[in-house]
Amino acid sequence: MAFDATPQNRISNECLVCPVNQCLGRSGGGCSTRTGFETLASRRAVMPGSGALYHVGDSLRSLYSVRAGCLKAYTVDAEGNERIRGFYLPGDAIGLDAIGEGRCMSTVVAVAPSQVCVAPLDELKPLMLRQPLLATRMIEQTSRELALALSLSGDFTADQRLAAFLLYMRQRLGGGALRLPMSQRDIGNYLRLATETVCRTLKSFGRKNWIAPGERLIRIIDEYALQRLAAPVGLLHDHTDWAQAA
Amino acid sequence: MAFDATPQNRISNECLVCPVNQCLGRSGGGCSTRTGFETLASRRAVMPGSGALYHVGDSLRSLYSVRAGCLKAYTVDAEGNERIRGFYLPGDAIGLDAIGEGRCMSTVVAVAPSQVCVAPLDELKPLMLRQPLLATRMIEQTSRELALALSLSGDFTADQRLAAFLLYMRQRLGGGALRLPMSQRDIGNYLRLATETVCRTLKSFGRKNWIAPGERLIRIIDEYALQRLAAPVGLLHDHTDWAQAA
DNA sequence: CGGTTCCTTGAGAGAACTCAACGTCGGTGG
DNA sequence: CCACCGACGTTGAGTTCTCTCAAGGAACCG
Repeated sequence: MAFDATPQNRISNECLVCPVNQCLGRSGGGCSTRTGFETLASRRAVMPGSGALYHVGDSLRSLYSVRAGCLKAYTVDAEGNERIRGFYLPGDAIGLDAIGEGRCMSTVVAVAPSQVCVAPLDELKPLMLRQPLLATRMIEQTSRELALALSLSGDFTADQRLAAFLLYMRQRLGGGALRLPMSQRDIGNYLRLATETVCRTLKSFGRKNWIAPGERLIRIIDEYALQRLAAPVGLLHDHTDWAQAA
Repeated sequence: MAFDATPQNRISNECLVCPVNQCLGRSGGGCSTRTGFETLASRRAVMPGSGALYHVGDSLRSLYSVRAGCLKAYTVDAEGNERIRGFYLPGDAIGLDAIGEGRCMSTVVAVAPSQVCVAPLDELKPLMLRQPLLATRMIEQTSRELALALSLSGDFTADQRLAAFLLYMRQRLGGGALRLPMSQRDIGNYLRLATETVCRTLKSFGRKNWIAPGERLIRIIDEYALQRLAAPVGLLHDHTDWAQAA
């Protein structure tokens, strides 16, 4: 359902070497320690517009681990307004916020061609009992997601939020030019800013020569200026290598 | 340090029957299942003004579980502004957002005479390996905290935020009249509202006869009105009994 | 080409903030 | 006992940041 193998619905399925560093199945840089996650996770391609990974209110059946692409989690309130609760990038686990209630707190769809690992809870739970390392990894992931949500939940100016967002995305997506997977509308919705405000703010960054904006391809010129602006948000405390935590 | 046994620094230490339902050491209503948490957790009284449970940047040494009272977690940005990231009520676990980084993301102090269980990580980690139920419980707690943070992070009006907050606190603190443990200043800071706005909004609720305000003792009269207002926040989806999740 | 989605730019409106002052309460000490 | 102090709550007036509304341009796709 919703995941028919349309012609385009195939991304490199033959990625035997996991490109994701902080995947639940990986201990970090190397393959040294296994959590057992990889023994049960199957892979699935998710395309924008081809349906949701799950819907708000669904009972949680599986956890997902992003290998490639970008997905967004959102809810729709009574007035029909979409509220983006987060983006998932390679290495992120999807569904962690549903474990507490046992029910999905949001609808998750792809905003870019993506690939996720699917781990059914039925199999995941018994595995957790045998593989405590997996549980540890999941707690860490949830903890990080929590810290992120708390950081962005402050009342900051549009400048601050956007600067923090850009820096965060650059850190997550790697060096060089920053290619944003999501639309400005999505960014604004996520950061609680009007689309127009996102646009204006990006322009203003460009005018100050802090970034070189192409529509979705952004080159960060004055990283220090952005960092100074984003400091109060406290998103990137230090460049801790997450892989080593445990 | 900071926790000298001042005369007033003693709360009922002899609570053999844990008053907390969702404590990490408890499975829920009864004592049926043990996680082993209670075997290692010592108890500690924390008073407002008597120092912090831990400070932002500290390396995480222990997790805490609130038995009584109320604590707040906050950070201070470069300009010296306090930013409250959350309140901890009986049943909440403290320190979960630090597990990912291994470093405390906030400073935690009591806002009311409180009592917490202290579980050193040194002992908690090995225990988790032997007691997978404890790991599950921790993931659930973190997951719930995450869902809460995400709910309140939306851009809602002062009315909506405050209504949602009141209802949430009432649910957590139990029926009858609502005795808020924290100041309006703290509430405003937490909800990203100016103190004045909190005050004015509460007054307006009173004028509409939705609540009967005494300074910190609030009686909720028209709960439905508040719920209608707070609905978009999506804080209280349903009255799920958390105790049964697993 | 039409249609759609996304981005851009401008002008006006509104919700919440800031600043400033005052009242109240509970301690503390002369 | 009363004066003083600090923390907290209350109330008013002006300001500002961001949103809303409106419209147009650019890119993409069937």
